[in-house]
Amino acid sequence: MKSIRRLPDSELEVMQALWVCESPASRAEIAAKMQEHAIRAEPLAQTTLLTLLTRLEQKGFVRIEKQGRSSVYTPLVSLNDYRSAQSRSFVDKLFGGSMRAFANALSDGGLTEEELAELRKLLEKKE
Amino acid sequence: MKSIRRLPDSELEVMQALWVCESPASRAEIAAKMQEHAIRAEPLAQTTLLTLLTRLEQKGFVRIEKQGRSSVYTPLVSLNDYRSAQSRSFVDKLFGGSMRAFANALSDGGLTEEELAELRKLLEKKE
DNA sequence: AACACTGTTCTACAAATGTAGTATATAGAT
DNA sequence: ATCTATATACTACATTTGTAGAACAGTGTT
Repeated sequence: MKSIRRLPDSELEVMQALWVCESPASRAEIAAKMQEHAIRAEPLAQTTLLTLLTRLEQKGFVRIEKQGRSSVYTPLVSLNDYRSAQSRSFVDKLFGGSMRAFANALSDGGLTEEELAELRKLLEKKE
Repeated sequence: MKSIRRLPDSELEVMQALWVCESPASRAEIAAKMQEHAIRAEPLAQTTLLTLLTRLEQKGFVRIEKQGRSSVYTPLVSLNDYRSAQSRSFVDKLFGGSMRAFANALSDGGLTEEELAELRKLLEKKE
């Protein structure tokens, strides 16, 4: 699992929307998904969204292809890969890789009792 | 568990060092811990460290007290609280609070098999 | 051919972050 | 009283992030 840079919040929000679109997606479709998932009160200006997509392209997270007058956008990093890589660097950065410290943080306030029980069950099932 | 803002990397590094110092700690002690844990190749300039400590004070993470000619620094947010709060917002932001997605990310590349087994065991023990 | 739409690219700018030099204050030495 | 070493505060500046207006281009319409 290669390491994947952490995206700033606003760029991550765009990726989250892109990940739940059919690929490739138009700017409008991405904007619609962002609305749908109501990630923020005020939606981004269209130009802001395009700016973020351009930055994501520069960072290698998105491919932009001209399609006549408009463009379509394809994620180059998958949701699962991003999640796994970020999980990895999260436990490394914040817990120095210590599973004990990580488990403590999760159970000691990080998650609710119910979430914790569910997580336990899910991890066990993976054996 | 109140939410605690995520610190930028460089400020977090300072907190990590401060957390393993006796409280209150001097700038020199903090610098020494940073060296010890060799968080980075080139150590920060002394003035940079002080700038970061000032920013941390403004954010409410550190108390600075004059002690004669120099100052001493005390963390106002504990390591455990920070870890728990960040874990919470991590699963919220990246997994929408879904334990299933979180468990998948951990087992599917986020952690090694050994780490995963250890984490399982630790979480079970908490029952 | 000129116009109105619609979608994109450029430019802009404030705030946050990463990093450090310069100025200032003070305790101790002479 | 002065000098020096040292510690902090102030200032500075490049880069990244958050956000969007202005300028520009292509398409369909009249």
